[in-house]
Amino acid sequence: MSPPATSPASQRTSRGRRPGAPDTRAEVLAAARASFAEKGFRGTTIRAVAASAGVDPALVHHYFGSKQRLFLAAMEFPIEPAVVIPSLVSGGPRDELGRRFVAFLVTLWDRPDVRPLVTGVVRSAATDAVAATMARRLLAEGPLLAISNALDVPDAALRAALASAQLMGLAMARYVIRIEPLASMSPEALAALAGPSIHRYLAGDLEPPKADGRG
Amino acid sequence: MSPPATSPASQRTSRGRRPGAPDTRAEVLAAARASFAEKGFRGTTIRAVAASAGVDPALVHHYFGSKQRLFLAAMEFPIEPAVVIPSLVSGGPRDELGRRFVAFLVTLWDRPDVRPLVTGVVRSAATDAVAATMARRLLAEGPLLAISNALDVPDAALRAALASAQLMGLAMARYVIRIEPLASMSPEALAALAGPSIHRYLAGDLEPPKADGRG
DNA sequence: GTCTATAGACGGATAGAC
DNA sequence: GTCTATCCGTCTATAGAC
Repeated sequence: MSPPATSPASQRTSRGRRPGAPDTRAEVLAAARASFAEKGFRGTTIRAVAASAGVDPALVHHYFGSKQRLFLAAMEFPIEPAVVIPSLVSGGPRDELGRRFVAFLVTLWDRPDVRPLVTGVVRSAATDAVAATMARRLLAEGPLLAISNALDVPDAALRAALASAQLMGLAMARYVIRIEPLASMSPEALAALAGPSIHRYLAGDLEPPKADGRG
Repeated sequence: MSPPATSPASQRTSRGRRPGAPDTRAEVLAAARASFAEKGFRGTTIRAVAASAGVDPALVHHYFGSKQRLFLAAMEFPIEPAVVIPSLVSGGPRDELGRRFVAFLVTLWDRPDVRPLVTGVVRSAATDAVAATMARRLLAEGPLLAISNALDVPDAALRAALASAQLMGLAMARYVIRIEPLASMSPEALAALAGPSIHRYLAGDLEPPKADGRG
C-alpha cells in the first residue's frame, strides 16, 4: 500500500515521452497487463513479461520491485467513480438507472484498454487475496456503494453487494468463461437484459412480491 | 474423459475400507479437493497434496496419472441435474421457482462436502481452460438449460446463460471474494433476495417494463 | 502398494558490472 | 538505465527399487 520509492510521478498517461527516458517502462506495463489479463497473477511470470516487452527480467524488478507491485501498477483503473456516478444517477429516468449503469459499465469494460484490467483483476481475484480485495473495492465498496448511497435507500451496503455479485457474474460470464450469447452481445442488449435486475438490487423492492409476513 | 485404469470402483463414500487396500486414494482425493478449493488449479501442487494426505508425491501420480486428471477426479459433482430439476420445477408455485432454485442451490453449495467443489471449480475456471469448460457445463449447459427447456419458454439458451452469470456471481461473491453480507447470509435469505432475478431470467419477461416499441 | 531418486525445467529475487 | 550471472527455491513427471 505504501507508494514505492522507485519513480515518483511518471504517470503522464503515455503522452509526451521525456528525453533520456524511453518508454520502456510503459512497454513493460503493457506487457504485464496483457499477461495478467490472460493468465492471472499466478500464471504470469516476470520473465515472460520481460521477454514480451523485449527487456531483461532484472529490469522489471528494478522498475517495480516485485511481482505484487507490478500487478498493482498494471491494474490501475483509469476512471474515478466519484466523477461518473452523479451523472449516471441523474442522467435519465430513475427507473432506468440499472439499464443505464450496465450499459455504461459494459461499454467501459469492452474498451480495448480497459478490458485487460477487468479480466486481469477478475482472474487474479479468484486465487489471489490482494486481487480479491481489489475487486471488492472496485465494485461493492466503490461505485456501487456510491450509487446506493446516492439513491437514499435503506440497506445500501446490501444493495451494493447484490449488484456487485450480479456484475461480477456478468464479467466472468462475458470475458472469462465466455458463455454465449452473453460474450458476443452488444453492451446495450446486455444492459436491457440485466439492467432490471441491477435496478431492483439498487433501487427496487428487495422483498419478493409475495412476502409472507416477515418484516 | 476416459476413466483411468488404476482402480475401477473405490467410491464407497469412505464407509468400510476394504482389507488389503487402505483408503489412501480417498485421502489423496480429500486433500486434493481442499487444496484446489483454496488455491485453484495452478496454486495446487501435487507435492502439497501428497504431504497433506501423508503419502509420497509419486503415489499421487501413480493413482491419477497427472495433475489434470487429479483435478477432474477431485471435482466430480455428486448430484445429477436430471434427477433434481423436475422436482424443482413442479415442486411449488411456478412464480417462486427462482427463489426455490436459489435456496436449493445455495444450500447444496454450503454443504461441507460440496463447497470445496464449488470454490475449486470457480477459482480454477478463472485461469484454467478445462475448468472454465467444466463451469460452463455445470451451470449454463447443465441444470439451467434443463430448467429453461422444461419451462417451455423462448430463448432457453439465453435464459440459461443469464441465470448462470447471476449464479456464478453469487458463488464468487459468497465463497471467493467474500462480500458481506452475502458471505454470511442464510441460503433462504439469499434466495429471497436473488430469487426474483433468477426467476425473471428463467421464466419472466426479458423485455424491461418500459419497452420503447421493439418486438 | 509405496517409496527413493532424479530428470528436466521454470520461478522470483538479488548483486553488481557496464 | 540496462544487462549478465547467479542464488535458491519451486514444480511435474518418470524410472525403478523394495
